[in-house]
Amino acid sequence: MISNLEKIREFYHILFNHYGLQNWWPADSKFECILGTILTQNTSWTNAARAISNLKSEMRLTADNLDKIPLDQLAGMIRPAGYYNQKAIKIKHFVHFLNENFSGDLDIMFDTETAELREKLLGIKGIGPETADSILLYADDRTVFVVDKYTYRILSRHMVIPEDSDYSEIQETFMQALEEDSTVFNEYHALLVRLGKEHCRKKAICHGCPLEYDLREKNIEL
DNA sequence: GACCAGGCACATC
DNA sequence: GATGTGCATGGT
Repeated sequence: MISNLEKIREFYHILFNHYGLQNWWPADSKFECILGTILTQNTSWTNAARAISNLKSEMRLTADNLDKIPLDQLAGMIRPAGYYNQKAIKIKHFVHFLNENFSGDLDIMFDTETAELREKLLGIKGIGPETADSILLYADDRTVFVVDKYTYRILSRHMVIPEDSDYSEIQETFMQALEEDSTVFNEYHALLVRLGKEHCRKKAICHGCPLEYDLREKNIEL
């Protein structure tokens, strides 16, 4: 019987060996990455990517351009991402935040210490814990572990975390288990999403899940 | 046609 | 503080 923290380390190696590098986040710039974190909220990446593609075909992705574009026009362009009216407002909120606090300059924003910046991001309407942490990790390589629905579902189904764990509890568990390495945090979250899509959907039983298979092979008790 | 996707804010009890 | 609901397109 191995400890939960050891299981978390073991899972990473199994997933990495099984799926290989995921190379997140697919974006040409930090700004694009941040827009992606908002657009993919509760939405498949392919739909979020369509919205980004629409934006990029109409304008250069800058805080200034997104500040100036009318709200309804912005909403129209990001339509494929779903929740487009809400997401257009969220993007406006982020852009105003960036302009007001950091002169519209991401380099200045990312000059802020991690915990302080996280709090500031969480103060923006439309940016919750997962989006804030995704921005910190995927746009600026901060060692912040991103937790999402798949993380919860996979780890609770494998009985690594209690059913009633909340976001910060899960995050702390991962950060205790792992070395502070943003490359690992980046890959691990991406690997969990990959596994989740293929083997840990909401209702589907995890048939053929590489975690279970490999752990049984290794005689590690789940 | 039902179910789901790389969440979040807000109302109500 | 827990629980429920609206937001919305597009793939399976």
